[in-house]
Amino acid sequence: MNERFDPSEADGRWQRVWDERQCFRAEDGGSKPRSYVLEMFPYPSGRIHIGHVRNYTMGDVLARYKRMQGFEVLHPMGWDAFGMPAENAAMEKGVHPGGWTRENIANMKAQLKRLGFALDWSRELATCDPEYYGHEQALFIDLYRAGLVYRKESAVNWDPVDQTVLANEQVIDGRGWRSGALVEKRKLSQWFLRITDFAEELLEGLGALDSWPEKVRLMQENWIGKSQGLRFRFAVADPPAGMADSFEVFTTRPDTLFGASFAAIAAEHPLALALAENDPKAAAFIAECRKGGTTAAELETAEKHGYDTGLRVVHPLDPAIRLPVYIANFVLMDYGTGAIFACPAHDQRDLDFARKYGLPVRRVVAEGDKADAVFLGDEAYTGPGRLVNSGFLDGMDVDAAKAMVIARAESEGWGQGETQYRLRDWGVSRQRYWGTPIPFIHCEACGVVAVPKDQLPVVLPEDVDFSTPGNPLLRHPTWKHVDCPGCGKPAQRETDTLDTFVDSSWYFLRFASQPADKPFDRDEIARWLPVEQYIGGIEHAILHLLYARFWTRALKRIGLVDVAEPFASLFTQGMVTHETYSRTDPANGQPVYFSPGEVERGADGAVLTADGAPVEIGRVIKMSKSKKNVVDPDEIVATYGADAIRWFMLSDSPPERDLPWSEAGIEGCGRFVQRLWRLFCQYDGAATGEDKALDRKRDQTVAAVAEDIEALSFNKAVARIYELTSAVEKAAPSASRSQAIRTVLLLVAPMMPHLAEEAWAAIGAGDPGSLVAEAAWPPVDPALLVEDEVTVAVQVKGKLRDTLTVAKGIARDELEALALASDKVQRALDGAEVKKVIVVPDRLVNIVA
RNA sequence: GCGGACGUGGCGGAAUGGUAGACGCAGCGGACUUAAAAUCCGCUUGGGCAUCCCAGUGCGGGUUCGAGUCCCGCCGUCCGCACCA
Repeated sequence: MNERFDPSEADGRWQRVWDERQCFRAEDGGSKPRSYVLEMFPYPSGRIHIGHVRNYTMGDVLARYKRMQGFEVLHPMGWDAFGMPAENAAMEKGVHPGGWTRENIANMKAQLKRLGFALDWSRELATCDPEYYGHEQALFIDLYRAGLVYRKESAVNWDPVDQTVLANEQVIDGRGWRSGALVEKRKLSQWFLRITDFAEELLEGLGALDSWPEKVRLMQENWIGKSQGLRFRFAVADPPAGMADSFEVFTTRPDTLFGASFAAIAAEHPLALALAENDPKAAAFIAECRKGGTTAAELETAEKHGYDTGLRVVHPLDPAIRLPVYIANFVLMDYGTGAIFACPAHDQRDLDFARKYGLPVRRVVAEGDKADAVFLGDEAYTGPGRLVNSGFLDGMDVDAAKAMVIARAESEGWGQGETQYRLRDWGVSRQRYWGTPIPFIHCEACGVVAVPKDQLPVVLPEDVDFSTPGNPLLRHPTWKHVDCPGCGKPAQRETDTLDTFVDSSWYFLRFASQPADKPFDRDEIARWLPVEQYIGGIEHAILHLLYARFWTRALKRIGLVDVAEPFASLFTQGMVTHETYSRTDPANGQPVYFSPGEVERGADGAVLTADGAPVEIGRVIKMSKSKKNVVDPDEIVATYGADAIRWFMLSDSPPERDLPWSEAGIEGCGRFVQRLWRLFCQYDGAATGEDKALDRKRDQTVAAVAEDIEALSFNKAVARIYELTSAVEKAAPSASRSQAIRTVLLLVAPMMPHLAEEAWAAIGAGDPGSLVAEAAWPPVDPALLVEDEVTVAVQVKGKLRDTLTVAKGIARDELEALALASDKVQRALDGAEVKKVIVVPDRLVNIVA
């Protein structure tokens, strides 16, 4: 037997064995209980990132553990292969997005294989394959027929120089990332999915997802943003000829109606557009509002601007009150009715606006005993309180006043209570090439016509030109020209493609079932879904996870699946971080970054290898290419082996938190791999003799590690394995010790599968020719889990003074007597009178003097 | 702006309201070696430096026999915001 474990030789050998024996292929038939373990599939950017390694290692440990526990495990992998980076590569390097993507997939697949993940590669899919996106097009048509897809006008970021639509990411400080031109909002007719139809059930469904992180559920709840309020109609006083004589507003604070100081409408509001026709200043203001991008952060942090239309509306509760109507940039056309009434005293945005334009600010909710009608300061009061300065509402609390105003509006017929959601319908149109073509045809006679299903997939053309900005599908000479499937006359294909979030909204279904003639088989889906454990980054907490939940529910509504929630349990992992190394460039004061490979790190500083002079060690932040604080998983695998990097990914940091990468850490993991190898080599199947304490430690560890893995608390499982390893190393030879060595091997098998296989074969701990990959999780003797002695803490006035080792289950008064008899306790008491003794059996005695 | 989280030694972290710092990394001392690496043993929150005591979980209050843990108010850091994936 070798003295060292050589991963560079052994890793690949075992990976081939697993492949040849198809160890990780999920069988659709069979009687075993099923477990579907899924990690979010990667975008094929070119190289596996260390964050992927962390994500897939966690899933792999769980999948291998479940297999050891006797489950039929589905653990698939695929590629979220559409998206902008491929088009950027096409523009920058002149390569084809498809070729670039497929090459990346080949490279990344090889990288994943080198990490030894227990994946069922027979189910691999890439969303850019026509076999995949063709089925997606069919599903999209099904949803269209069910009324869940529609078209409407919506704003996009428009680059006026490049004449192209920009993603939010491509807008830097309000300018196009390539042209540098100031970005504008532009309206386009686009495709939408009716997710708002599902707002209530998506919200309610969260309640049953008790294995999801609380924070994710809360974020989704806030995103859906259910609120109860009042929709009511403002009558315009003396409306100009040809102008609407009223408009609707929605408010969640009808209680503050007497504090109204103005009304405001969005720049895109029909009334605003109508006014602009005869009012050049209004038109100019609306044009001004069109400048800038479409992100929420940008809209809400922009300075508030308004334009007084000169119109006045009548206060619904007191016709004597007239309120000015502004067009305001902070009112969103997408939420509510696109128009508001403003109560500055109790809404911060309204207050900012009112102070800027010198509008009245009237308090209507008392803040403690502050009840003056004149509201001072620049901070709105949004807390609870009694209504004041509000006529018939005076004295009520906020909730009662809300109900009262709604009841009055309904009885008088000028408004009604309404439930409103912040959630907006999902715009899925993208004016780009590298995505799923939207399977529709525009015909002058027939209108919008779905492509007949027997003509799917609508395949992307290969011959496209990226030499100029804009959508290559739109300017392709022939692709869009087709005959209308309805009337046969010349018509045009839709040239928008689908948001890549659509691709990732159903891939987990296709993994479970892959018939050629339809997207999936309903019964096969029922056998595997829901995913038992889904693992991915917290950055997907809202969008991807909400879209996937919506898509699954939509498919259920149209009768294609039986499951409503796709992911029974969700885990969101933290990022992998690394310190940064930099120097300040004297020419411009900007930092120049160096990669870890260019730097030598000492205990109290770091120097650049090239010149030996120090570099500044920066904060530990998320790995990113621009900061050069990245490490390449391939290099780590080449140096330390797959098991060392896997072990590092699981050690120390709790999986939901950030994991700081360090050279010292990975070296320590490499050393531990060898330490285990030496221990495994000491296995002696012929050893005799019992070691009761070690047996106990062994079974306690097995039970605890199982619990930790199931809770995904890998860092705790790792710590326990270290403890058991130390205990076994120190123990004298015995049958118990050999058994414990074999147990350690099985415990680390999901985490370090290559080492475990190599040792399993070398020491003959299992049947000849058997694999750890097919071994069972070690059994536990429940009798050994219970300790017969416990250590009890003895406190005097809450401070620890002594500890006692006593038989488990000792009587309260006996324990109390032992505690009082302690010298240390008596010294601490120093003759003081004992007033009270608190006894927590088997844990603690606290003596209060 | 809105929403969400996090804060414990030199570092990552552990701790059903009940012995704070398990376990790992780094560091220090020792053994082995011609030497180094590897390995093994020991120490390692701060202070008085003593098998004893005091202080200590971002800051300030509170609840409790007892608070890292619960409550209130701050401070700091990070993440998401609908066309990045």
